[in-house]
Amino acid sequence: MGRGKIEIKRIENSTNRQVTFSKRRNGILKKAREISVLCDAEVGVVIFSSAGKLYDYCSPKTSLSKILEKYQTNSGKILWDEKHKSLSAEIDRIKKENDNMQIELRHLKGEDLNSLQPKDLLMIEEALDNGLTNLRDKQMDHWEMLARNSQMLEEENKLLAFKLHQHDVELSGSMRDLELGYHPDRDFAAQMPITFRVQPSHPNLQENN
Amino acid sequence: MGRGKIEIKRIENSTNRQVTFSKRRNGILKKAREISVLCDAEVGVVIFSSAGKLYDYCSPKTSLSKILEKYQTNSGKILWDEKHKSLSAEIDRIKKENDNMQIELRHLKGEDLNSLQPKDLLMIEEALDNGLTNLRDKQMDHWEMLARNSQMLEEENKLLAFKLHQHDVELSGSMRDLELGYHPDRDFAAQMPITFRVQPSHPNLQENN
DNA sequence: ATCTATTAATAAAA
DNA sequence: TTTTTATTAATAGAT
Repeated sequence: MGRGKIEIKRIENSTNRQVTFSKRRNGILKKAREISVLCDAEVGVVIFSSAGKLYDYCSPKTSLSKILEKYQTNSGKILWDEKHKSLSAEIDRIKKENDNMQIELRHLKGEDLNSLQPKDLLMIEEALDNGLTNLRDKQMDHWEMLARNSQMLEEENKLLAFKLHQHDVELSGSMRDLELGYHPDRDFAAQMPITFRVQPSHPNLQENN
Repeated sequence: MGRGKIEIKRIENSTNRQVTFSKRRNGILKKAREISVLCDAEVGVVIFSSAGKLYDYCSPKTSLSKILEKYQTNSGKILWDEKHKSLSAEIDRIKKENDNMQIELRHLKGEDLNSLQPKDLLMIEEALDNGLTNLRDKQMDHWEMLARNSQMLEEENKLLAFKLHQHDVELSGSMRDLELGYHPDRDFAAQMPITFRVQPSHPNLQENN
C-alpha cells in the first residue's frame, strides 16, 4: 500500500524510518480506536519511537492500569516483576530490622531472656545501667532547672510583693502627707509586713535526688 | 476497505462484531509487529474482546514489564496495581513502626532525652528498673543452675573416680587372687586414695550474687 | 475459513 | 511535519 511494496525489515534511511513511523503509528492508534468502538473491545497500546518518544492509546471507560490488572489475572504473567521484587525485598529488609529491634526492646525490658547466655545478659545489664545513668543525669538536669526556675520565681515574687507594698505605702503616705507632711527617706523594708517575706515553696527540692 | 464503507460505531450484530473483531485484531497485531521491525520501535498492545478474551503483542527484545516501566517514567502516570499499593502501604506502616521502636530504644539507652517531660522520664526509668529487676532474676537463675550443674558434675566425677579406682582394685585384686586368694567383702572406700576425693572446683560459686 | 470487491493505509515525492 | 497520489494492504460482506 504505497507507491511500491516494501519488505518488512528495519528501514535503514533514518528520515524514511521516521516518516514511516509517524504514519504507521497514527495508523495503529486509529485502528485501536476503531476496534474498541466497533467491537466493544478494551485496548491498550503503548509505542516508543526509536528516539524514545512515547505514544499511547487506551480505550474509553477504562485505563491502562485496569487493562493491565486484567492482563495479569488473565494471563498469569506478572508485570511489574522488578518493581514487585524490589518492594518485597524492601519489606523483608525492614521487617528483619523490625524483628531485631523488637527483640532488643524485649531484652531491655527483661523479657524473653531464657535463650540468652550469661555474656549476653551482662551486655544487656550494661546497656540498662548506662541508660539509667544517662536518664538520671537528665532528670537531675530537669530538677536543677526546675529548682533554679522556682527560686527565680520566688525572688521575683518577693520583689513584686515588695514593690506592691511600697506602692501602698506611698499611696497612704501621700494621703498622710496631706495631713502630716512628706518624709522621702523612710525605711521601706521595715515597713514591709511579715506576710510578704516569701518562703521557698519547696525548700527540700534539691535533696530528692 | 471492504465491500462497503462502514461507520465507526458499535456493530450491533453480534456475529458481525465478532468477525470484525477477529479480522481487525489480527490487523492491529500485524501492524504492531511491522512498525516495531520497520521503525525500530518498542510496542506493546493488549486487547480484550468484549467476551473478555485476551490478545497481546510485545515487540521483541523487550517485555511488557519493561515497556510499562518506561511508560511510567516517561509519562509520570502511575500504573501500579492494587498489589503494589498494598505493598507500598505496608512499607509505610512498617517504617513507622520501625521509627517508633528506634525512638523507644534510644530512650531506653538514655539517648535523645532532651525533648521529654519529667513524666516521660519517670516512665522510662520505671521500664529500665523493671528490666534490670527481670534481668537480675534471670542472671540469678543462671548462676543457680550453673552451681547446681557443677555440683552434680562433681558428684558424678567423684562417683566415676571411685568406680575407676574400684575397678583398678578389682583388677589388682584378681591378680593378687591368683597368688593369695579372693576376698569379696573388702572395704573399697577405705582403699580409695586421697587424690580421688574430689573437691568442688568453684566452692564460692553461689556467693557471687 | 476463504474469497473478492472495495475502501483504507501508506510509500515516495514534494 | 503534512499533503499528495499511486499503489498496496486491509477488510466487509458473501460464501
